[in-house]
Amino acid sequence: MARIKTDNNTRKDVIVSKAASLFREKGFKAASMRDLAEAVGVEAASLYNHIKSKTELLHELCFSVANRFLHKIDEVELEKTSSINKIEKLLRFHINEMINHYEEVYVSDREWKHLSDPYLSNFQNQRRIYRKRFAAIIETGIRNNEIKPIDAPTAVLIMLHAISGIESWHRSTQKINAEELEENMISILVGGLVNR
Amino acid sequence: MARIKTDNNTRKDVIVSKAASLFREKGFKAASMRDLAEAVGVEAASLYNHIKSKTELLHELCFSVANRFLHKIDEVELEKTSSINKIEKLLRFHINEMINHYEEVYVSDREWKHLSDPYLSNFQNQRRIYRKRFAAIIETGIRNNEIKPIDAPTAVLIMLHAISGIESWHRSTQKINAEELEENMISILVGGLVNR
DNA sequence: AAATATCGCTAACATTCGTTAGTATCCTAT
DNA sequence: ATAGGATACTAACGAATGTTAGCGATATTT
Repeated sequence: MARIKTDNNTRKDVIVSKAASLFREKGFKAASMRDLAEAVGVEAASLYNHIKSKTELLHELCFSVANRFLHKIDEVELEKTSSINKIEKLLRFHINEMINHYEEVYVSDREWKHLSDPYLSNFQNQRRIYRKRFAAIIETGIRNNEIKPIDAPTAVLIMLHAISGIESWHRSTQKINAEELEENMISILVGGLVNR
Repeated sequence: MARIKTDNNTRKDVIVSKAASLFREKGFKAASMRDLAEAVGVEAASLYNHIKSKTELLHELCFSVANRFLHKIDEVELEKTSSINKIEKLLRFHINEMINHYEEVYVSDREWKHLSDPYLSNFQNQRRIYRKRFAAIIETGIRNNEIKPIDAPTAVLIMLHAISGIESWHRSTQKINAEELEENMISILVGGLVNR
């Protein structure tokens, strides 16, 4: 009888983590609980000793990621620094999250559609609010002439989606290293905003 | 008995088009043939008088989109103009495709994973080649000092993913108009590349 | 008007899915 | 050593899925 290996984590955490990897690879709907069980090294029914449902796995992933970003923007908003600097900090956080917690972040980004209410509405709300706060920082930057006059919500779209492109970096065979990736992205994205 | 309405299109085209809309909304796996049948106004089994399989629908969508982009880059590569101008032309094409053929382009972008070989490898190859050709234009621009020294594949990632953010524009309630969207995106993306 | 090909329907199929019930096994604390 | 809780197993369920077969209705051609 094959027990789930647990190194300082709960068995549930092991399952959630494997789920992230599987949902990223196949998509939430295409990944079956039997797939997940095999990845964990156990029979499908055994998973239910640790989790309530397949959807619960998605909840956990989506909201843990969303909360990390919300905490970060809480922190950044309070800083006494230029708008451009705040944006750069947020972008660097996004980039590093995408580099270091690839699978969770990716799943949260692409698979949230499969949440069901009330989680779905909740998630969408958090997302909307986050983007508005991000846009507000950009708008302040425009008023200060740090940033060229552009539509702030559009700029937010571009930034966030551009960063999700790191997905392709992960899957590519000839990767530049992570630091270079970060600097290149910052150079292009921040360079596209600044007034000169 | 409710026949499929066909205004100058084949019935198959009607089905493919509704499939695009449905796959975009729910994702390929989550969209069922019964859903599609309902959208078309017919019973599920009747669809099979016009198509071979659910996957065939995905093939058609993915490759018709991919071919449009390949034709465009064929055309742009031959032009006698600056690299920056070529890139701007490609970006504008991407943006307009994403605005005007939203659902097909989106599905091709997000759901190609569910293709099966040999279609899958084929699609991945086309995609890889397209991105290399795009990167080659950027690299020429860097050598000419039109574009600042950056990693070209990373720049391609950013551009393409940024444009896929138009998805959020479509779903948003307060849309700026399409022309403004295009100009804002060009301003930020091209602005992030140029040497000054 | 008759003949033929096209199209849509009902019914059903084999599979796969998420999940539950019930039981055996393992680990831990007394 | 043993009791009790945690964990895994086998078996099975009902529902949903893609797809096929066979038949009737409709449009098109002769």
